[in-house]
Amino acid sequence: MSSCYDELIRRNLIYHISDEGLIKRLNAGEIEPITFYIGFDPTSHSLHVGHLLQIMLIIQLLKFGHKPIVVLGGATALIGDPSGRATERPIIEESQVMSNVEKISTQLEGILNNFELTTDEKITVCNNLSWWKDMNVVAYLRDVGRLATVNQMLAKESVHRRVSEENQSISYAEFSYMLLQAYDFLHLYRTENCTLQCGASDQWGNISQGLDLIRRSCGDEKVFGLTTPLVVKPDGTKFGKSSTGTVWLDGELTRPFELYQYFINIDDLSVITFLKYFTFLTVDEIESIEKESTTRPKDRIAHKRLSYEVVKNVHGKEIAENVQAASNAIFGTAPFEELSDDVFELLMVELNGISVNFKDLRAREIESIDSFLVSFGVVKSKSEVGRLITQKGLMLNENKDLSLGTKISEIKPYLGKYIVIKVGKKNYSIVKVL
RNA sequence: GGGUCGGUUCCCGAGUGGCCAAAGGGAGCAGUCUGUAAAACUGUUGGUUACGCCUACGUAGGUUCGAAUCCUACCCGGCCCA
Repeated sequence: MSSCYDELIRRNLIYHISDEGLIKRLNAGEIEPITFYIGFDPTSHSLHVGHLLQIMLIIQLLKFGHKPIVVLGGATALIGDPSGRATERPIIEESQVMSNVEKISTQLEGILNNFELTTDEKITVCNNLSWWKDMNVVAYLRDVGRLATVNQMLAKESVHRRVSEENQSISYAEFSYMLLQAYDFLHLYRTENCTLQCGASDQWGNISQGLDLIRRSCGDEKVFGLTTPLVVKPDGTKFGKSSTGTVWLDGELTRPFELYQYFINIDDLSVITFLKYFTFLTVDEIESIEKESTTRPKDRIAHKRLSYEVVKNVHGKEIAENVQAASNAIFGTAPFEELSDDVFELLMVELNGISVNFKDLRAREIESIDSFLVSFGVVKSKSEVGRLITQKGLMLNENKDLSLGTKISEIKPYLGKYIVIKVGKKNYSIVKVL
């Protein structure tokens, strides 16, 4: 097994570290574990795939014996991080932030449960509001404010742009953000002996501010920062955005099936990188998958594995297996008749399944497939149904031998109740016979 | 305001009394190929009770056995003149 640092390097999880001394510390996890923290801003009600990299980093470090603290920025989200933003953040209601904190911590717990951690491998989750709520302004200015210079704060990238460019400005609140985050680090250093802060590369400014603050306040040189690279896609599109919007880790906002589809459609150039980022396959395993993929690209081994692993990490093994089975049936060659009831029910959700009973269809005189498909909006017109049939573009439960008069009840349902309708190459609908 | 050219199906655009549900291209949809990619090739593209019938060529009328096509009025757009 490689050392912690080497492992992180091989997985390309490190963009920058504050000090070479960190390498030795990282590698000594078994003997002298580092307590480290990563913050998540509860600015929305769910984490998204972009946060997944940080979560993976937490688990990686944890596996090497280090001790993670996750800080939910219940206080800082009220202020707004100016990092990487050209304009002032919209203000979020306090009640909203609190509810976000609740949701995200539940979500994190759920995700962390999927990693089958041992009892020793504990992750502390806290809300920085717990130490900010009793902080008073005078104490803050004396304890924190005196130790930071405005000169240096103005030099930070995120602030500088907002101050120097015309028609731009930064509020005092956002300007102070970096000190709040710096103090978070200081507080955790004092109370938990936390000596490392990790974050995405855009957090560098905030992290280094924290290092400075601790050094000035406590004179300790043995505190560190580590940033992860920004996840990019070579085609220039933003990672974590699909055609329907942000790819969330909350299964209600982005269903596991969609999450699976997002990763399986990742471009070829990113797939190996992402396997390293987002799975716990060893680098050797990943390299052998890469080789196999190059020899047999059409099997899409790497993509399938990546998608499966991500869904498994986020939603658990059972859901991952069902989602994979559903995807293999719809997009691959796996036969529908072998699918389980659970998977069919999943498809009912994914494909906007239609529940019907034959009596009702008879009463409404829509028993023939053409009337049926049109009245449920699957196909626009009966003429089109006819066209599809002659072009062999319509398939009901693997049956293409249809005519306009074919009755839906003539199709033998899977498991006695499901009829899968395929229009063209990949437009599926599903009917459940009640 | 005067003149003039035009308004055609999802888009562009041909059609100037019947052979017109309307050429051609784009786009879409199918099929083959394929990797849930790209390209390529083939077919197809108003609706219907599938025979026929109905609805569609800016709008409303008219001529005609028959109108996208001719006539009248109107609406809209381009260009030219004032």
